[in-house]
Amino acid sequence: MTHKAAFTAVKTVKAYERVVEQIETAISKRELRPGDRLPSERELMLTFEVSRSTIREALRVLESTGLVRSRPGDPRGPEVLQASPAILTKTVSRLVRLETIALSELVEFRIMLEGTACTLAAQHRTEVQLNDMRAAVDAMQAQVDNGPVAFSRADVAFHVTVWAASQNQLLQICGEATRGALIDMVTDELDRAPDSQARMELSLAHDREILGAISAGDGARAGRLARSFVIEYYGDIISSQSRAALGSVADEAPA
Amino acid sequence: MTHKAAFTAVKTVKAYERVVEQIETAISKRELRPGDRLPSERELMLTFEVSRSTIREALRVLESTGLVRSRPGDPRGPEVLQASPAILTKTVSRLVRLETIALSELVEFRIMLEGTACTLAAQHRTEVQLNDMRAAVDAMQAQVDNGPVAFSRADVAFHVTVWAASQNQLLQICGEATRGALIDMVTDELDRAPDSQARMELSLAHDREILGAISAGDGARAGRLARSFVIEYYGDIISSQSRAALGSVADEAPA
DNA sequence: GGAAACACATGGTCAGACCAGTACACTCTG
DNA sequence: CAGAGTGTACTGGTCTGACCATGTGTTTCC
Repeated sequence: MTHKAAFTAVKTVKAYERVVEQIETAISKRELRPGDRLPSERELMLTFEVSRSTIREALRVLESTGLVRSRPGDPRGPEVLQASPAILTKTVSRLVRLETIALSELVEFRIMLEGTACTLAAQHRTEVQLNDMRAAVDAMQAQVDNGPVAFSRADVAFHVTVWAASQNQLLQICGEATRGALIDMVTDELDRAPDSQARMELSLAHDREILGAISAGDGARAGRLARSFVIEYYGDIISSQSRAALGSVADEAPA
Repeated sequence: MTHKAAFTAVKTVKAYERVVEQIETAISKRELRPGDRLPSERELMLTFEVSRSTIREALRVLESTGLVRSRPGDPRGPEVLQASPAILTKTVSRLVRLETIALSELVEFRIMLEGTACTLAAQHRTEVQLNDMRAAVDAMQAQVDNGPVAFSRADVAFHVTVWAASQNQLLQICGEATRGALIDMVTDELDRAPDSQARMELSLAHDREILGAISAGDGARAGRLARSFVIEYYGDIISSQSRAALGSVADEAPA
């Protein structure tokens, strides 16, 4: 060898992976947008010059990541989907179930999200959003007598409006994902609730308080309330240190 | 109809999905543990009574979720993998990239993450993690003269150790994802920095301060510092309301 | 003009085939 | 007997070609 050759490691990339990659980057480059249609499998196998099995395997992984959806019989081809936090929820749930992620981490994360969402909502909320929140709280009130499931559905609706008011999509996405995962993990807890009536009243009172702070534009107080309420629900899951640290952030007297 | 029949909606479930589901639940029930081997594709097609294409599509989605890995030629069959949060990182990053998220939202999100990470790190950090952080700060010091890129690499390393010390993988994952996205969006900002020397010194001082708070176990102060420093960097990107709300959470005197 | 029937391309599934690669047992050699 | 080399059987990756039920868009019929 007379000169240095800049050889680089070769890893055989499976055919279907390259197909996935190309379609994926096309989507992330916005060349394919939600609602667009991919060519049919038979066309794809011509443009990628691979067999239909390969195309199908690629479509299956794209489908499992929530990027596209295939429906039999549709002559328009596979549909490019809008990105959704649903897949995130599933992944997080699975990781928690497999104990790769501790439930306490999820709760800590949620405390953070909920607090920040309320803080930002207090600053960014519009008048109509404020009305939405009020309506949501009223709806909760109305569901108190219809059992815990109906109530918690209304409760969720309220929090969704809060997230929306935070004007931060990342917060919304992560909030959605962690909510789903938490429900997956502690859903049995919810059913047992013997004192469900009392719990519902308490939730309602909490949400009213938060709404008050948001309405008043007091972000710090809204965040503090939200954090402490989440801790009240899930506090026994996380360490006392975390509880203290996350709950009392706002209780620090600055000099 | 003489009696009420409890009919339920029928949705045709594709064959490969049922295969995925069965293997997935076997894994989450610990009937299959990391390191275990699945039967070969040809065996699976006998036990599930489907064709090999169907088995392969199922394996592809399991593979894309990081649950198993197939290697050609291995007579022991596909391997069940240890669940890893790495897949979550990919999902979150894609979501951040795909969604049209305003820079300001990203910055708000980052402020929240950085603050919480430091708060939790102050409570959860072990002695060796503390040493890691000290070493990382020293490394930053050493890189000051090597230009902004080397320095910022060291800076990142420090923050990674902080995330690790927070003992919260969700925080780490989101931190990683937002860092990548932020770099993509404001990379040019970093280069221009005319007063890079001064900025570096400032970063260093800030990180030292944070380290001090973490070392002292003062989570509230660590979080407050982290938030205000992120605001110092990116503050002009977000609204003054957000700045005030997120920065001063800890400055609220409680009664 | 509207409803019903149709044709066609689509995705879902199957069967069977070939190839390159790996693990493992089996040599052969010292 | 130990170790290096060989063989082989089975693996996963890919391809071809086929069949079916289904959804869409068109055509036909009233």
